[in-house]
This record gives sequence, structure tokens and C-alpha cells, in this order.
Amino acid sequence: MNFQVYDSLRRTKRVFEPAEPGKVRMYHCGPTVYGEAHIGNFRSFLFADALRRWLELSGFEVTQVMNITDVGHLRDDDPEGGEDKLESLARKTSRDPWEIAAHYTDVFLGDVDLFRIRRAHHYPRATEHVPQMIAQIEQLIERDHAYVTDEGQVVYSVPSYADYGRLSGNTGDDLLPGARVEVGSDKHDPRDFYLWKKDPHHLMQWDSPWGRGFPGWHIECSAMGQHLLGTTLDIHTGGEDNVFPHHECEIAQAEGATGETFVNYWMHARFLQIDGGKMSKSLGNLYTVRQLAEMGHPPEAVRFALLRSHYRQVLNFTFAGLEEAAANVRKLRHFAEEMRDAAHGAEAGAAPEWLTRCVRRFDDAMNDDLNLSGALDGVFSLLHEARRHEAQGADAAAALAALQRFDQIFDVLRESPAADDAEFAAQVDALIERRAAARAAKDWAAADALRDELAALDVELLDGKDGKVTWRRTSSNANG
RNA sequence: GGCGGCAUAGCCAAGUGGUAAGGCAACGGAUUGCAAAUCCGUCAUCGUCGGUUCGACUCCGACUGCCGCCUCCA
Repeated sequence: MNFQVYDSLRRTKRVFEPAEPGKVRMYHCGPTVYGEAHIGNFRSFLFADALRRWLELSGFEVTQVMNITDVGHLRDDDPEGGEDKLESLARKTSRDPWEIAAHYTDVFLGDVDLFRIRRAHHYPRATEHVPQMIAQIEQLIERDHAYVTDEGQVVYSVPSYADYGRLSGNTGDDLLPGARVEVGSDKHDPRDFYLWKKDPHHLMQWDSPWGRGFPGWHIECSAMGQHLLGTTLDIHTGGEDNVFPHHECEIAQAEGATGETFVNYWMHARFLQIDGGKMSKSLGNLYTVRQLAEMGHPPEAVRFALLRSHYRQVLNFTFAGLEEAAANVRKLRHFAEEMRDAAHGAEAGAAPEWLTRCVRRFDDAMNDDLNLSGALDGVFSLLHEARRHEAQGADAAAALAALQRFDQIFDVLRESPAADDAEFAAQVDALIERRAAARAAKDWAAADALRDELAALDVELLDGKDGKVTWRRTSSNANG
């Protein structure tokens, strides 16, 4: 079965075929670095990561680009008082906007690593690609898709691009009455948007053929995307809120400048909600991924919680769900250990029928527009079937291999850097020995007390047959 | 006002024109000194009302609720 992708532009699922066989060029709308990324951002980034991982697992050679917006976006409907977020933050904190952007870029990349997101091949900074943006703006002027105002601002002419509105359905004819009333605007059409702006109060300024100024809010993605990946990208992703106006404008810019298709497959991740409602700062339910980590939630649990539902469905984030995800991660790890033991060092043999079925279930779901929820059916079926068939030797090794392959997507199996040490193990073993003695003496109260003591250390006992006792940590957070 | 999406068991969450995956929780059984882990089993007719159809939860319409975009938020 081929990989099918839901294309937001055509509003239908299509078989994915990259422009160049075997190679995928994809672009993701990344963070605006004036603050820490929250879990909503990370849902979108984790989706992009899972997409990349599945493509790679499917044998594609992927080149991934994620922009870092360090200029900020100017408001377009309020040229007088318009202020960019980086600037306002800079004014409030009396810090240099460049410093702020650099700081939060580092924080972001740290979060990326912490949450095991594979690093993109390029993280272009908008501030480092102003020449490319200027070049694209020049192309647009040449091709009559943009005009220069008397003040030297450059504006994209929406009426010049017939397909405007194809992605979002927003042709712009019926925009909210009043919202786009221009005050002293120099635009020819209310829908037109700025490519190059001027504002003496803006802290970040660059020279251009039209004088000192700064780029508009959409040009960075089309310019950097095409600069790094070529005229046509295979896949472009972002959050659903990017559809309009951002991606609509990107298409108008990129295709206006080159006359060629900008993106073959548009993929948009839906928002997540918190406890069934919207997430917002004012409701006090906006969490950054750092906060979750600081609360002691292991990154693997957060990954699992954000990956286990389909990217095109609203995801309901709850702390109960996060705990559940952590329990699932532990379950998977325990199963991996079990299979490792049961394999007795055997090589993976030919997959038994039950295993093939689980793998097929997983692959089919993944190929169906990255249906991670459906894929989990395959994952948990594997646990169930392997235990039911009491997989041993080569079968167990094969089951483990299958699980590890699934984990190429989820990446939750490996422990965070272990805090384990010999001293702790010795302490645990001593307690287990005392418990064994108590049990031998049928002093159940003492035995249970020792078990509780071990539980307090996050140690779970596994009483096997023949009195063999093994133990494992219940916390999947080995950093704790 | 314009554009778009969602509504599946206590919770999370897939899916299909022919009678609904999986996870968590719960319950019964096996196992256990008791537990844990594991195994076996139980647990929904798919927001409401109409329509199309031999047959719909899946298609269409209306309604209700929720969510997103149209002010820089993934």
C-alpha cells in the first residue's frame, strides 16, 4: 500500500508521490522565538517529526526545513500603532530584540532535543535571509504581482493572482466588515498585503531597493522555502491557524514569483484543547513543554500523549491523559524487556502469522494519512498476541524487532539518561532479601511492609514462579 | 457576517453503506499467602430530528453544542 496524504488544498486524500523519486523536500512552519513553545506548538512539531520518521522508515530520503521566525510579524491593518511582538517584548524588558530571539531560539532547540524531535536539516532564521526575500519581492514587482507605494512600501496585489483563496476558501470578498477598513492606507485593494514595510520605530531594519525597512509577515516562508528546497516543495506543514492568511499568502507569493506550483501537498495539524476547551493564557491553561518537564512528566510521556491521536483531529489534552500515556510507555518498555529475556539471545526468525498481522495493521494505518491512533492498535495487538502465544526464542526476537521498528515513530522506548547506580540496586536487593525471609517465615505483615517500602522507591516487584523475584522501576522518568 | 472542522462507551481515541479498533478505568475468572505483573472473559449502536437506501453510525438536510480561521496564535 502506498502512503496516502490528505492534502488541505485539494481537500482530499492522495497517494504521496514526491517530485523526485525517493526524495522528499518538506517545509514546516516553525516557532516565533519571542517566548517558550507551548504544547500546542509541539503537537504540530511532533506531527512533523512523525511524518518525517514515517517517510524515512518508508525509505525516502527526507530534507526537512523549519523556519525560525525571529523578525516577528507586523500587524497589517494597523500601520500606525503596529508593533511586532519581539519589539514590544524588547521594550518591556529593555533588551535587544536580537538577543531575545537568539535566546529563545536556543530554548526552542533545547526543547526539540529534550522531546526527541529529530533535528531538521535546516533551521533558517528570517533575519539571515532578508536578501532572498528582497529578491523574491523584486520578482513579484517584475511580474506585476506587487507595486511600490509613494512611501516606498511594497504591496502584494491580491487581484493579480487569480487563485488567491483556493487554500482557505477565503477569497477575501467577504471579510469581516470593518476589520479591514484601512486608515490612510496606500493599498489598491483591501486584501493586498505588505511585502516590504517601513516604520522608523521598528528596531530591526534592513537596506533594500526601496529604502530601509523590514519584510512583511509572509514573505519569509516562501522565500526561505524556495531558497533551500527549490521552486516546488513536496510537503508543507503547519498548524491549522496558518492556513489563512499565512499559507494563502505564501502560495500567492511563491507562485506569483515563479509561475510554478509552490507545494504539492499541504498538511495542517489541528489544534489541541485542554480539558475539552480552548487553551489560552488568560484561562491559565497554557503549558509550555518546559513546564511539563519541570512538573516531572517524562518527555516520552508527553510525546506519546501528543502523538496518539490523529493529527487532523482536535486533541484533548488532560493531565489524566498524560498519566495514562506515561503508563502506556512503561507498558511498552516492560514488554520490550520481556521479549528480550524470552528471546534468550536468539536472532529474529521469520515472523509468525500473528506478528505479520500486527505489523500490517500498523503499516496500513500509518500509510493512511499517518493514522497514529490506528497504528497503536497494531502496537498493542503485538503485546497481546506475543504474550498470548508465549513467544520464545526467534519469535520473541522478531516481536522485539517489530516493536523497535514501531518505536522508530514514537521513540519512547529508550530511557532518559539513567539515574541507576549500583548502590540503589544493592539497596533494593537487600530489601527483597529481607522480604523473602519474611515470606519464608510466613510473616505476611512484614513482607507487605517491605513491599510498600520498595514501592515508595518506585520499585515494582515481579513475583515469578519458583520464588524468583525480579524488580523494575515504575517511574518512566529516570531523571527524577 | 464570511470560510472551515468536530460531535463514537466513565475517560482518551480509530473506523466502516451491511450491524463499531485500541488504550485507561471498572467488573468476573485464572494465577498469588494477599497483591502486583500476566492470561481468559464482560463492558457502546456511534449529539438530536428528518430524508435517501434492501440496509446508515458511515450519504444528504435541519437543529443543538463545541472548536478553528477571517487582528501578527501550531
